[in-house]
This record gives sequence, structure tokens and C-alpha cells, in this order.
Amino acid sequence: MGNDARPLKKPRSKSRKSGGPATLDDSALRPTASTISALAGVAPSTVSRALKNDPSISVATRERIVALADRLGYRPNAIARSLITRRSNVVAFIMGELTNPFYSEQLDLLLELLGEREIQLMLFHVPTGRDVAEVVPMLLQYQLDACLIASVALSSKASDILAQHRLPTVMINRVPAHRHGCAALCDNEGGGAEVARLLAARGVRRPAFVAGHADASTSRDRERGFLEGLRACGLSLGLRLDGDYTIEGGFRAGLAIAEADPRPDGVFCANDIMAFGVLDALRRKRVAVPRQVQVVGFDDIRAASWRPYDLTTVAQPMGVLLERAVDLITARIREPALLPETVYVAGSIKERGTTRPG
Amino acid sequence: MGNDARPLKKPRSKSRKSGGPATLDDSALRPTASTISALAGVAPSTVSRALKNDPSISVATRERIVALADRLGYRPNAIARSLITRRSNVVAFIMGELTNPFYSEQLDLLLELLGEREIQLMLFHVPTGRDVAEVVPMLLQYQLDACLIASVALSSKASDILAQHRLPTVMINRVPAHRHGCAALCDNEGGGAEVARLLAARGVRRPAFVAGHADASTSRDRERGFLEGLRACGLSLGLRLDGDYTIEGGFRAGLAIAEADPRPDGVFCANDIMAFGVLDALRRKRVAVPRQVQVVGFDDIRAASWRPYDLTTVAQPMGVLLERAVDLITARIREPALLPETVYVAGSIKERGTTRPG
DNA sequence: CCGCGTTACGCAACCGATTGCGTGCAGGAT
DNA sequence: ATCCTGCACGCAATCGGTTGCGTAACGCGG
Repeated sequence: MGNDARPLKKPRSKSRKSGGPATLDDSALRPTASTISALAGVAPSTVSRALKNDPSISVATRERIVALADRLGYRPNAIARSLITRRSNVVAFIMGELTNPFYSEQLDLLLELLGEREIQLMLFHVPTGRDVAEVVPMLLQYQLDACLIASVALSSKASDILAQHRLPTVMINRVPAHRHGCAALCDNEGGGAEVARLLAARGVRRPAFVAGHADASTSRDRERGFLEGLRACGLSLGLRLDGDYTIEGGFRAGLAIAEADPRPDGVFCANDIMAFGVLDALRRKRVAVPRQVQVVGFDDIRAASWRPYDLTTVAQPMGVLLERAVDLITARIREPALLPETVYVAGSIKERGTTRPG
Repeated sequence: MGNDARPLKKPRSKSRKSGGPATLDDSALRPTASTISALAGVAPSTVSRALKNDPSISVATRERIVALADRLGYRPNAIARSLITRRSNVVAFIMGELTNPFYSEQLDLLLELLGEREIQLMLFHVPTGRDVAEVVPMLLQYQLDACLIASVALSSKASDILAQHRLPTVMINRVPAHRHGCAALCDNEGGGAEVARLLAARGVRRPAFVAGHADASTSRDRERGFLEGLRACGLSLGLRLDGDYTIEGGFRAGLAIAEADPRPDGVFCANDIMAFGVLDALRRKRVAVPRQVQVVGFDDIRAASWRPYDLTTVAQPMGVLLERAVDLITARIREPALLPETVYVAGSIKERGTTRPG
């Protein structure tokens, strides 16, 4: 087709390494668009267009380029691309400690969902007691498309910076306290109410609640729903303890419950880990579960089904929840002007051995 | 100082948005080096040099630029920087499912260590049954500095690609099966031998072993060490079972142990999760632990200290191990020509309630 | 044979930071 | 007054893709 009539300018004649033509270092260096273009006798722009199926490239040229590209194993440099497109296909995942196994199960699922959409995750860790705002500047240096936040509260300062940089933000299982940002969360309140109904139906008369730490909206919402549910069933809370969302906190709460007089006959713990501690304490005090005290947790982490616990709990539909979160994010990456949105997903009770059979 | 005698060229007169000078959009857009340079009346290159303490910039200019930069909250665009420097300060972390809580504890620690060094982590997930080589091309698109691999085996194909692209690689707790790549691992063999000595000292005469899945070098090494340790103590293995590294597998193995005749009086499980299953089964079969059977695990995951298990196990020094891994990586990022290296770190026995007191 | 529209592609700017090299200018020596 | 030296900084190329715009080539009708 006579395209060799035009003299092929070597695109980069002052190339620092060996100056040779691009024909010989097939495997030595990762091929770039101009490697391909030189070999195909076209311009780099044509390579770019051909590989993204731009209709302005003829079928013959496209096929030649595509064949060449995957013979050389060419993959466009994501760094260079995101510099110009201002999109990186990478989202930040901000998280606290993974002490609660719940979060690692979450991360697992999330990675799978994002993997399907060819989105990568960059991890940012916020040690307990530190503010999210401390990692945000670091995060902003990378041209990230969005920001997922889990297992850690978003301070208003951090929220402001993210808003200022127009970074789409989705909180997982946290209520967005500030004006910026979406959230996908389990209907914690509804879950709490369901637990109240379950316990009432199983004959509980003196319910107790073991709370997580006070600044966690999850614990507060679960408690509120539980209280309302109890009221609707004509019950009221007999005992309220703090469990700090840890197994040790739960253990201490369990000891208190075992010794309380009158002793509660049903305990709702704001998460599974604390419920484990409660069960450990009750067992230690030789209080029979579920005969004397029934126990319900929240989260349905894997260990909840382990034999020593066999815990009745509220299962969060993590799959659906994360799918919603990812939907919110991808929608806002495409269309940044979308308004913040909060999505609730209902949990479902998983009855096991720590409540009486219906 | 008369630096305004020279006319300030606007760096980008054909700017697409509003074309205004950089003075007004302080908070609107993230400032770039040329925003700073325009405001300071210097060239972008001077900004770059000033911010990295290049001695060729006068103190006065440097201070003016630094002050301006942090008034505007300027942070250099990491994408643009890594395009030219060919370094991103980001390493890949390839992992399988996080089903074993061990890995999430690992991830937690790793994030902390890397955080101190201002290194970010990009996560890649390899679903069980899939090959690492499937994510490697994706990984190569980003200008990552290195590659950490945990909880998943490196196929020779993946290893080849990584080697070909000269990507420093460190496996965590895996033996590097192919010629390329470093490793940092717990001395699994030594740990197994220690367990043998412990059980022998506690009076075990008919030891059993519960193995993980066959392609895991961790399980094989722990077994080999255990067998050698037993031999050294004049013992030999009575029973060997497969536990598949899962709690259910451990449970099945525990049932078999409970019913075996003669019944083993000591069981070493290649990880904690399987030991939990074994304990569950023994409890179900009313076999007393540690009186009739002593049980030892490996990993010392958090749940090993939970009351229902209270498991004697081999604690991996994860802190040290990961520090070594990070050292190996950072050294090779600085000096890619360094030869592959494998570092072993000794584990230590944590005696709890599933072995008899010494 | 000329003009016009369409197709297929190249040119060059651009994203933002980095860096080798060049240079204006001040100050000292001659 | 001239030359040289060195400081402090600017210029422009560069990393590798992307994209708006321009244009050569070709076909076709008039």
C-alpha cells in the first residue's frame, strides 16, 4: 500500500540506551506504543486508536497492529495513560486494623467484585487513634479515582479535603456524618429490631445489650433498633453494658451478666466478637446457653459457625452491600456530579445454637 | 530582589479551563508545580529542585517556594513523577483468599511497616484455583517497584514473567520454587521439630500429624521437621491425616483420631485452624484434652488464645518476618542487581491449655 | 479536468514532574 | 576595562499514551 514511500522518522533518535532500532529488544524491555508503531510503520497515535477500536482506523491496519501488539505482549503503561486521562482505574481503600475478622472477609469479597471490573485497590492504613486526614494527602498524590472507607470513621477534616478534591467517596457500614460522600450499609437499626422480635418470640423477658465503642455508628444504630423492637414487643432493656467491640470487653460484660440479679435471660451483642466473649464468660460461670441465657450477635463472621460458639447472629449481606458500594463508586467515577447517596441493605437472622429453637 | 524585571510567561496560555492565571483557583484545583512556579516567579524546575533540597537553589528562593507550597497544600503528582523516574513507591501485594485469619493479621502488620517507609500497597487477588500469572500482566501495567506474594504459590510461568520484567519479588512464607525471587519465611521445619520435642517431653508416645494441602510447602516443611524431631526423640509417627488447612478438614481428622485404635495421644496440626477442628471433634467425642490427647497448632492466630481453644501453638514472629521481607524488597528496589535471598526466622512455642503443663 | 466529500492517518500539544545542559549576572582578579 | 569563575536559575527534552485538528489520498459526480 505504498506507505513506505514516506521516510519513517525514528521517533526518538536520541534514545539513551544503545540507540538501536526497536526491532531487537523484543523481550529485553517492555514494548511501548512507539515500539509497536515503529515496527508497524505507523504513528503512535494510530497504535493507540487501533487498540481501542477507534473507527477511524482501517480494519487492515488495526489487525496488523493488534497482532503485533499481542505478539510482543504490549500493554499500555497505566501510569502514562492516567497522567493524560486523569483516570487511573485505581481506588483507595482506607481501613483501620483488621482485628475483627469481619473486615478481612469484607476485603476478600471487595477484591473479587473490583477484579471483575478491572479496578485495582490501593490500601491505606489508619492506625487506631489516628485520623483519616493523616493518610489523605498521601492518597491524593496518586491519581486515584475514588475512595472506599471501611472500619474507620471519617473525620470532618478528612471529609473536607476529599470533598475539596472532588474525590468520590463511599463509606462501607458507616453513616456519612458530613455533607460529602456516599455510604452503603447494612440496615443496622432494622437488624437490631429483628433481634428484639426474635428474642421476644423465644421467651426472653429481661433482655440485655452489649454495646461496641461509643463512636461507632453501627453500635448505636443496632442499639436503637433493638430498643425500639423491644418496645414494640412490650419489653424493655434490663441491662446495658459496654463491650468495646472486643472479645475481652465481651468477656467482662458476660461476667457481669452472669452475676447480675435479676439475671438477663437474653443478650444482644453489637457484634459477634463480643458475643464470643459473653459466651466464654457464661460458660466459665456455668450459665447454660441457651437455656438460662440466649445470646445473639451481629455480622455472622466465619467463626460464628464454629462449634464452640454456634452463634445465632444477624448476617450482613456483604455481597449485596459491597456490590452497591461498588455501584455507587463506579457511577460517580463516570459522573462526578452525582449527589451523595446512602444505600441500606437488610440483614437476615441466622439462627444457631445460642437461641432456643423456634 | 528585582526578579520581577523579567516578564512572567504564563506557562500554559492555551489552558482549556477559563484561561485565567493561576492566582485565583487556590482551592479549586490541586496546585501543580507550575502553579507554584507562576506564583513564585520561577520556573517549574526550580520548584522541583527547591522541594527536594537541591543545593543549587538559593536558600531565599527555596524558602519562598516551600512556604508557598505548603500554604497551597501542594503535593507533587505521584503519577507524573513515576512516569519520569520509573519508580512509583508502590509495591504489589498478591494474595489468595483471606480465609485464614492469619493472613489478615499479616496484612495489618505489613501495612504498618510499609506505612513507616512511605510505601503504598496495591492489592491483587488470586482466587483459589487460578494462577498468579493471570494477574501479573495487570500488575505490570502499573509502574510498580516490587511484588510481595503471600498465601498463594508462585507458578513458574508467573515467576518467568516477573523475572523477565526484572520485578523484585519476595514471597512471604513460601519457598521460592523457581530461580527468581526472594523469600522471607518462618523456619517451619525447625518449628515442627520443636513441637516434636515438646510433645515428647510432655509424655506423648503415639504422635499424629494433620497435614494441610499437599502443594503447600509450609505444611510439608512442618511435617518434615516434626518427623525428624520425633526420630531424634526416639518416637515415630502413629497416624497421619489430611486436614486441607480448613477447620472442617481438621474436624474430620479429629473424628478419625478420636476413633483410632490405638488412639494417638498427641496431635500436631500444620496450622491453627485445623487444630480448632480437631479440638471440636475431640470435644464432641468426649476425648479429654490435654489428658487423653494433647494438641498443638501452628501460626498462633488470634483465635488460638480464645478460651474455648486455648491452643498451644508455634508463634510465627510475624513482625520480624515481615520486617525482613520489607528489607529484602527495599534493598532490591534500590539495587535491582542483588541476588535472590531467602531469610528464615525462628518460631517459638506458645504453651497453652491443650498440652500438659511442664 | 476540476471541485468536493470522505476515509485514514500523522502531527504536535498535552498531562506534571524531573534533569542535563546552557546561560545571565555578579564579583573578583588582572 | 576585560576576562574568568561560579552561583542560581531557566530551557527544553523526556517519560508513554491520548486527542484535537489538519491533511494527503482517493473516489466520484459534474
